Amino acid sequence: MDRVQLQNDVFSYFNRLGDEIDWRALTTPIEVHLIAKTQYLFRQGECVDRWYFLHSGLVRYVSVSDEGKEFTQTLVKGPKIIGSTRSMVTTSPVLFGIQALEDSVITSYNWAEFYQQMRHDKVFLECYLLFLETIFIAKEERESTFVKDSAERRYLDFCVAYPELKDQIPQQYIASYIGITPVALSRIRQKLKLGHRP
Amino acid sequence: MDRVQLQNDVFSYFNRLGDEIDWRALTTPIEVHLIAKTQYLFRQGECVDRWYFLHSGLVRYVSVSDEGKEFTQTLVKGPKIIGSTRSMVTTSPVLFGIQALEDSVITSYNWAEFYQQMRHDKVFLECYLLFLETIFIAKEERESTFVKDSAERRYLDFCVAYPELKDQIPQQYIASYIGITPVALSRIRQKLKLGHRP
DNA sequence: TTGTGGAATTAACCTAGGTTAATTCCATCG
DNA sequence: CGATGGAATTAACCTAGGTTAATTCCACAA
Repeated sequence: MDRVQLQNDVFSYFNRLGDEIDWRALTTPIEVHLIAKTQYLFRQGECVDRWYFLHSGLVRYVSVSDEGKEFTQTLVKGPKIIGSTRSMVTTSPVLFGIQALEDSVITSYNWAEFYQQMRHDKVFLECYLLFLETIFIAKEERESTFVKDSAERRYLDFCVAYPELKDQIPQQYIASYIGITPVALSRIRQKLKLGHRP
Repeated sequence: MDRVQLQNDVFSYFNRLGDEIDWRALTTPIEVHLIAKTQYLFRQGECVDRWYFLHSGLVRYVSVSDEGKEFTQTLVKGPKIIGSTRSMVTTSPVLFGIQALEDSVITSYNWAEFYQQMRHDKVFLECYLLFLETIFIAKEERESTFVKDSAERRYLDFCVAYPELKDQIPQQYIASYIGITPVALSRIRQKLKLGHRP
């Protein structure tokens, strides 16, 4: 795995968001993580001070309630920025773990150093701002579906939004992503199947 | 209402987030909105290209589903930044309206001009970034309560998080904020009351 | 003082989704 | 090939919260 190549992947992903960023200030070493399917990048409760980039593969953000129930907050397919803004910024334990659903190539920087070195670059700040806006907007839209829509509606929306994941990941993760149990999802699928017969 | 004073309120709120921002580039005129209790600053579906600041008062973000059901996304007490990042950034219709629950003093700038004039200021960008991180983190935490916690738990949490609002705003808005009907909230309160009798 | 209208409560009933557990399906391994 | 174990399905039952509607409570206006 070529470290320099990976670093360039990160740069070009960022640059795609806007003008060219001047990366010369960045000297913090990049670290490479190869995470096999079902393995965790980090787990809920850890203090994560690194900034991650998923080059290839697929991960889910999973949080577990006190009663031991799993909830999939997000599904992310590379190449994308991943990790917990919250934990980095507030230096508090992450509210979710990140688990690979496919073998994944991930790199990371120490967030404090990364940010310290790049915060002087206006273009970088603008890009990062754009990124934050994007993930915020996604959360905002997702929030409303939980309150307004039925589980069936959420499942149908999921199938439209992630047609390729629909058959690629275990159904239980889809259920957990739309906030219901696998049993309930199975019931919904059954109902939909019947509905399609004329 | 002194326009210059209000503008200074906005500046000092922002400056409090970090280093001193150089506001000299900002020439876009500020606009003042006096919104009476129950009135709307803007309604769901409008295209909002302005950046708002709530100086004093209390507002709720309310979105209405296709079936006409109201849901209160957020409650904000001034002084705070309010409005829809999503609508400004994507120039799409807002997903919620903003309604005053108390008489409120609000000012605004044209977002495109505001951002155009301030994006060259690194300190401003950093502060805005901090703001985005903050609201994102809040959304992230709120998301998990909807999936993991019962309505009763959410109500109790609300009472702890907003002790002053608990008796200040109509109960139906609290219900709508925690994602249930007023009837269900009343039932929960009843149950809690009984529980407190020894 | 008495209306009047919106907010909250209460009760009766209904439904989506949770829970538990048995059953069936596969994919993988020996 | 058959055995094994996790994933999905199905069925039976339960519960939190929704729905509707009647009732009570108040704040405020006349």
